[in-house]
Amino acid sequence: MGRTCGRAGGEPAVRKGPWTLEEDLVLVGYISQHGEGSWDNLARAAGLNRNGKSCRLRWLNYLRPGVRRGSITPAEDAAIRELHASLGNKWSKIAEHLPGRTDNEIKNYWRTRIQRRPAASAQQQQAYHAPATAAAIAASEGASSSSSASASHGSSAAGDWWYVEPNHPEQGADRSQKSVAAAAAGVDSGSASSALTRRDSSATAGDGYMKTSYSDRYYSELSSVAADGVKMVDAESFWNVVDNFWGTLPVPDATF
DNA sequence: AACAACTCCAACCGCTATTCG
DNA sequence: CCGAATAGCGGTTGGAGTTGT
Repeated sequence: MGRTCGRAGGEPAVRKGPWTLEEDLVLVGYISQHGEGSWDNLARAAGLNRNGKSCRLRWLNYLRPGVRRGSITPAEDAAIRELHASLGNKWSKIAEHLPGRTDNEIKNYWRTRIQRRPAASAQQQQAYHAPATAAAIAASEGASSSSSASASHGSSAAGDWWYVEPNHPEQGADRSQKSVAAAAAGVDSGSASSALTRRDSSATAGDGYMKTSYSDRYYSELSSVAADGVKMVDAESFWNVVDNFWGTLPVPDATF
């Protein structure tokens, strides 16, 4: 698949678009062994038919250990508002105050949730007094500790790369993401999408979620990666594959 | 059930800032 | 100091998924 790169003669066009699981693994594997370095060189050396920018973006926003996936919590929402009021559209600066969140994620959140629907979000904000600092956010979320996925990744502290946590109940049904539930119901990857439409009462929100836009694709690609033919995997199976992969790598030099 | 409209977000694009020779 | 290369940032978009009719 995307790794047809760097062949002599007839240099293929640089790949664009969504990253595949294989590309992710190649990138993670390479960085774990060699560190980040120059992105253009890294892309070439890793054998990824991607430009350096694309690799950097993918790593920083999604693959880098510690990246936090899942819904923005009310505490984070309040912090974003407060920080945006003082910093403006300095997304990277705002992101510095929100551990594990990326500028891209915050930017998207601001544009789609706050800017577009200020009233609703303002109401939500009222229920949570703005902590506005990383420490305050951590404190406010502390006990319930929804920030780390149940499927954590040991020493790499990779967080929940592809899984969106179900556990921000205070936010209500933010979005109907629900594939792990379907996995539990025995739905395979091929039919997952249609089986998970809104009116499928057997797969309603509220239990295990996964980001839907990626879940099916990853599941299907994962099925070709997993030795035992896992298809529609649950979180545990998914992490088994990832952990096995990490287990094949040497201890990284880079400071993750 | 089918379709249209809407929502969300991953990824790209273009520009600026920084680093390096 | 200058120019090229690289990294970083913010804006924008395409497409998948969700919701409403």
